Amino acid sequence: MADDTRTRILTATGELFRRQGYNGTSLSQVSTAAPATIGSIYHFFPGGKEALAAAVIDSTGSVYRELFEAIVAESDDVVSAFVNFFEGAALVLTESDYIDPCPIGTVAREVASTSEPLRQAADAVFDSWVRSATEVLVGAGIDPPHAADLANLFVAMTEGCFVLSRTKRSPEPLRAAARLVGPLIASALEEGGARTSRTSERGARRVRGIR
Amino acid sequence: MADDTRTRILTATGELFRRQGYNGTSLSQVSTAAPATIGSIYHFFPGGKEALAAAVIDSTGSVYRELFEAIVAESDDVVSAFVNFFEGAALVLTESDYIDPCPIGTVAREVASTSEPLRQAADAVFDSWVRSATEVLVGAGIDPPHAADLANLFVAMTEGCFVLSRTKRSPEPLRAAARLVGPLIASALEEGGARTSRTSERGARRVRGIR
DNA sequence: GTCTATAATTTGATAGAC
DNA sequence: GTCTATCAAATTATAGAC
Repeated sequence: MADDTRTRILTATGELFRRQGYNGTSLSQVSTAAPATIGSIYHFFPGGKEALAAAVIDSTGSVYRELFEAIVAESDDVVSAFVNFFEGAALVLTESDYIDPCPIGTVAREVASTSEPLRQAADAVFDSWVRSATEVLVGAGIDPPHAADLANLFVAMTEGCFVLSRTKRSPEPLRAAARLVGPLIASALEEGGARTSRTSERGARRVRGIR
Repeated sequence: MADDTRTRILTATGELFRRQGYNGTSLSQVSTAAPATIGSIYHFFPGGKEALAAAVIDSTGSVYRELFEAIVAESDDVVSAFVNFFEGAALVLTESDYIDPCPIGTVAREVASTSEPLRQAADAVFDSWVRSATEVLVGAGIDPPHAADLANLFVAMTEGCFVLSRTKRSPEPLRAAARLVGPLIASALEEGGARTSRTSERGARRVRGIR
């Protein structure tokens, strides 16, 4: 199941998007990288390149939301969860020779003005990430409007640090984010009058249940 | 001078990059948008599309660094300078129908793995932005290592919010950043033991002098 | 489901007249 | 400096045999 043709096409396309973006990736590259013939690509994605990209955005978006929620579930408290996220991202980026960790941000920026279906697919993914982070922060005691702002900032920081770290070929921007995000969340917890900064057991169970 | 052929080509290319990125923009589109013939493009940029993109990155990078420094010079204090920056960006984005405000972030992500000259050009621009913001923050009394982290975060927030706001077709992500950046800088000023949060006169003059 | 062949168009780039 | 004509190669997409 893990390497049926459709999955191979999706995986190969995601990796090519991470290196070259949407317009920089051709279907012939996907065909050789998968590997799969052009005919197979159109068999599984009759909508062509645009439909393939939409499927890549959807599946990558789910994987990364689950990754974030797994980190939250495994962390001792909310503050260290966010710190762990950025430190983990810094590690992944270095080990992958600075291939972009997220194909969605690149593709979104490329096509937001030229492909409404892809823009909406990327929008739905970012929204699901913001909602997931908001839930975690609200569950820790931060009041909803402030939590939503912080969740928005969290996703923006992530995407922005990917741009900087990838361009610089250095994990430093992500490390700087890791250093700053802890105090930022911690002070929000104090203002919110949270009784404790630890992730509630109920919240952790809910998060685990999603996987 | 403002509309000589070379400048027209640079401006048109920058706008096309903002809508479609690097790989999504063809030289024939540049030719009709400038307007200028293909021959003229290769006359001014013998290195072809890649050299043209490098020139766009350089000039756009300077313009935006000067814009940031102008906002700093015109703001009453450092905190409101950063708030004003994000609120201004939110306004610009809405008025431009969510065309990406920054062609550099898009192009950098597209080509960081495939064009070393363009990756380096984008890297130099981001570095100049981080250095400029660091100077401002240090000038306000924040100790240099913390100021460098905050400057890094500032540029990452900007790029990340551009991705989100453009994809969502809403100024909200930039507005959320505007709401959070004030307290963030303010608390750094307190920790740094700054005597005042106002931009020092010396700092403001230095910033003006750069233009 | 997989494969080859191919259609129709566009791409970046060059040559050379003016 | 500007323009037209043109090259070779690559692009998305389709048709149809197996």
